[in-house]
Amino acid sequence: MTRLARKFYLREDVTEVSRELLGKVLCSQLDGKITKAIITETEAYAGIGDRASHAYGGRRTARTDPMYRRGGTAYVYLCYGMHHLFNVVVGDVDMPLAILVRAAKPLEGTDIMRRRRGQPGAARIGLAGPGVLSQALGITTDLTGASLLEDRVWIEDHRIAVDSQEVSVGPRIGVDYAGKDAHLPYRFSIAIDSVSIR
DNA sequence: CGAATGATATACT
DNA sequence: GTATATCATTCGA
Repeated sequence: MTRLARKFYLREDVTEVSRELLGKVLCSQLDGKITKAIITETEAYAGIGDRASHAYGGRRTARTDPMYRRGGTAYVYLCYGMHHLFNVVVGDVDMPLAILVRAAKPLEGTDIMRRRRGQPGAARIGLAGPGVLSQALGITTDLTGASLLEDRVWIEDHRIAVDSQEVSVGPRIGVDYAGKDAHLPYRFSIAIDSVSIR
């Protein structure tokens, strides 16, 4: 298992990278606690031409600034006043491409995740939904702008096989405001049970 | 189905 | 500086 290198993130084909993130392992080390989860669902946000993107039309503010940095940066923001959504920034400097991680399967530190979620008893199999995922991994807006090549949050390749046949493609969730771009096939997922360690 | 909940962007004075 | 609408969601009824 190896940590994804800068090269992985510098590509500008954001849908291709979104597909490749499936089966990769999102890791965090916060408060001295390590948690890891296998990514099972992603959504691509294709930069200044994408009405659904926060960077649409080249908009750049204090919040969206991390998206304009080099690929391999984290972009985390608060949504609906209570959910921290985690994104992976892709492409080179001034290419505001990002990938929202929507769901994952706990791999390591599942007890810590349960405790963070405040559900001591109920062991949920999956982390379905970007807010829940961030909460389980302890990701907050403190991490926006953090490098994925450092030791707070990063992504590893555990050589989990994902056949292109088992990837489902569909429209993104919760972006009805984006008009025609709301229907773009930018959401990628794999069945949570299909992931297996090779 | 609908409330919760607060940072952020935008449009004002 | 102040006001207000909005949101890449979640959970429980």
